Amino acid sequence: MSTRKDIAERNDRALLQAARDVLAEDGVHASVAAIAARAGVGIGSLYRRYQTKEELFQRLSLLSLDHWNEAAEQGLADPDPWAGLAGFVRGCIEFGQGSLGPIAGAIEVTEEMSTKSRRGDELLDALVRRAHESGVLRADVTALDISLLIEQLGRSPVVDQLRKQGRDDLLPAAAGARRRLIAIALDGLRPGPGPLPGAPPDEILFTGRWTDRPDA
Amino acid sequence: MSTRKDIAERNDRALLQAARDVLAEDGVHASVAAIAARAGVGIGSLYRRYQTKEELFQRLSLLSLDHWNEAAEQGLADPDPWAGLAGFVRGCIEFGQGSLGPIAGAIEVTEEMSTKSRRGDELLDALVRRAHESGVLRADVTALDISLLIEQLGRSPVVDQLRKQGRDDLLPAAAGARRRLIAIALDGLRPGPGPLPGAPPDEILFTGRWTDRPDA
DNA sequence: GTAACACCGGAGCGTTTCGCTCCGCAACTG
DNA sequence: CAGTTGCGGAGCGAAACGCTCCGGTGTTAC
Repeated sequence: MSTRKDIAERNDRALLQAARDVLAEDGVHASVAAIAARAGVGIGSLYRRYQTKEELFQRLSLLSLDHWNEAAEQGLADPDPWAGLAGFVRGCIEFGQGSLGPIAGAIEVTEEMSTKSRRGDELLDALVRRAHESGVLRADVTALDISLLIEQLGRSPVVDQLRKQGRDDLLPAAAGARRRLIAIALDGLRPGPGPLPGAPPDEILFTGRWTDRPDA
Repeated sequence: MSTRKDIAERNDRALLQAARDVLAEDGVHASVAAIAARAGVGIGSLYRRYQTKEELFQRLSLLSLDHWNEAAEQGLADPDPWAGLAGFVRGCIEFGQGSLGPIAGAIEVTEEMSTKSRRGDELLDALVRRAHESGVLRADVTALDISLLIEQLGRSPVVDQLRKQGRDDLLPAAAGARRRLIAIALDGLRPGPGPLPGAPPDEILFTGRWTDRPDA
């Protein structure tokens, strides 16, 4: 029961959460000092755990992928196809999956990351397929549409900015307002409305940003 | 007929458009050099027109407010309440109204800005009220919900990031995918689905970020 | 009780990037 | 062809960056 280990682990958790928050607010320019400060941890402690900024971000990506996959599995475990899909989407959005967008292309993608990412794609495909077969999801929506929707809603301009300005008093209200937007978007996924414009999006939109350009 | 004036005006337009683009990609950290470079204009030319970075951003805010108000007036001119509202929302989102979010609180709000902002609120209120009275908008959606939706969708993570990475080849596909998400969200605004979660959002969420904290 | 130790926070290093100034030069004008 | 206008960008001091390193503090072993 060494208190030392407890503190270390709590610091680690705080660091990862702070990194996600700061990343959401400042994007690629998120500074190590800002992350440490938000976590209430010294810079030295951060660098004892992660030798470099990139290593911290890679760890963060892995954890996000894990969360995505766990949420998808939980969704598949739900007997109701719509509740399962909707719960997955809500979970990913509120977790802040969109925060990682800014670092796409800025960090090296490890083998472990791409493996977990592939698994995530399969799980989401299964969720979407089941929803389609049950007729609870509008037919012209693809799995990639859902991915992009999660990324689009996964960052909240209002929440991020209020946090940056230190208006913590408004955060609960902003979170509530955000949940209403999520509900609106989810309702737009239900069957009934007319067809979506244009052709379904190409997968390269989601994967292409993480790898180097093929040419040029 | 003087070519000089023509070039100057074209440069000014390019600067403003470039500023909006760079602001969307880099947020608050958008650098003057990056804006000038994207506009294909020298830094000197930028500073001849705008004495300071803040002045450029203030001008940008004014133009965005003008666009908002003109789009709202066009929406009200549409005899179809739903088409008017939907056109307004689509227009604001594609114009990139959300790009200005990052500079809220970072620049001084002029009298002219708040006047135009107030007028924008009234126009949107009128649009929403007319849609409610015609029953084409779900009853539990407020004007503020629409404002926040525009801000949320007004920035496209995918488009911004692809542009930053120079993947211009993927931009049309990304724009198409984005339009699908907008269509989904708009469908979620139609009447029919169940009630939205929580209470309607408070107006301070939208206005509070532009002014200094009242206390502390 | 106290010496040895582990681990924390943050000052400070060199480097990069920032907002902005200033000036040489090209392009119109009369 | 001299005068004028307005362009592009090198370069300034200041600020912020990623990261190193060390004094101080609380924990452990005896």
